[in-house]
Amino acid sequence: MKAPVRAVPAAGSGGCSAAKDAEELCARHGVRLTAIRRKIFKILLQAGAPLKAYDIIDRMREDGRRITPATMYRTLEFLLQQGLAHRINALNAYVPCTAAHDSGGLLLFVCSDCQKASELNDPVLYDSLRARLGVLGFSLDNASIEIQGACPSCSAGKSG
Amino acid sequence: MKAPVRAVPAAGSGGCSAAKDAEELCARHGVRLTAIRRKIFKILLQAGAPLKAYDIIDRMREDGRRITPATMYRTLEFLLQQGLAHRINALNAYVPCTAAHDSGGLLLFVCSDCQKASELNDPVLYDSLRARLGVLGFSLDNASIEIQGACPSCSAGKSG
DNA sequence: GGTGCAATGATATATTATTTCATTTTTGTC
DNA sequence: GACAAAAATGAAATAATATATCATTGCACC
Repeated sequence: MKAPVRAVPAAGSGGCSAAKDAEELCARHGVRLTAIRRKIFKILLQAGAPLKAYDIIDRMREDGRRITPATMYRTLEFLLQQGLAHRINALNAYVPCTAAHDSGGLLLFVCSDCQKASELNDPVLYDSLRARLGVLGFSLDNASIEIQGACPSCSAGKSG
Repeated sequence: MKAPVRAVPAAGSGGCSAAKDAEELCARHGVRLTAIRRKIFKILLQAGAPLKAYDIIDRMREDGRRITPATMYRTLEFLLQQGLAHRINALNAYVPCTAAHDSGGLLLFVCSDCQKASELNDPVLYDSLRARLGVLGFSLDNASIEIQGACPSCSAGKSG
């Protein structure tokens, strides 16, 4: 089985290929990855955990770049639309996208213990879900799924 | 197959057994279903759609009962804890609980079209989800799952 | 009917997010 | 390069959602 799970985001991965991928993706989409957008995406990548909008604003300021909430939310909206980031509804927080979504849709696992998010890219899981939901009449196209529970680390700490 | 899906909440179901059940449940739990709590629960039942906290405050006022946000959120917290209501993170809204959760956990389907929520109580779905997540190392005990997609009505309107 | 605790009231404030209009920056054209 | 158009950002105000704190009321039990 290929590894279907990648922590979101990988801590300290700021210099990794994701940044480069973002450049390419924006080029393909014909949209601009401006300095602010690039910086916010990088902050998300380096954070190692979901970040709240105003936390990102703080980190920007620490980095010498002062932006208003409006700009922050506009930028997050941009990143969401380009598929470069995801919003975690359970936390009002944001993570960079790290998966390819082969499986057809977004599946985010949020740990109730450590509050970290994992983006699952697991066709087996997604397909079985879609199949069963289909039986019940629900359709899952472009859907997003958010699951709260215990991540592998926290799960191990508790039961094993 | 027994009907695994119940709309949350059933429109106009204010006088149904849910209210009575709530009384019994609170008695069992040794907690008080006060006038305010009863009324808010009833408003949720009658709404026919997820309600936001401040919307409930408005409906209370229309009914001649003026409460503050603090009381509203305290009451919602109470209803959530007793399992009488659920919070929909995607909408910042609340629905009454209408399922028994035989399946072991909460699974809410939120329609991206009509914004209505359906509480799915489907062991097949839940078990397959839990099984596959277990393989990946994630644990689902007491978990909540929130899925966004198209509900049967809206799904039919679009594709069929 | 008094004591103690749970529930609510009241007030303030924190947190999250959007609206509106002005200004700056970038892009495309000449 | 100069210009116009479009996109992005700045700035200010405010809306929407949620919590903290302390006072008061109401209910349960003795």
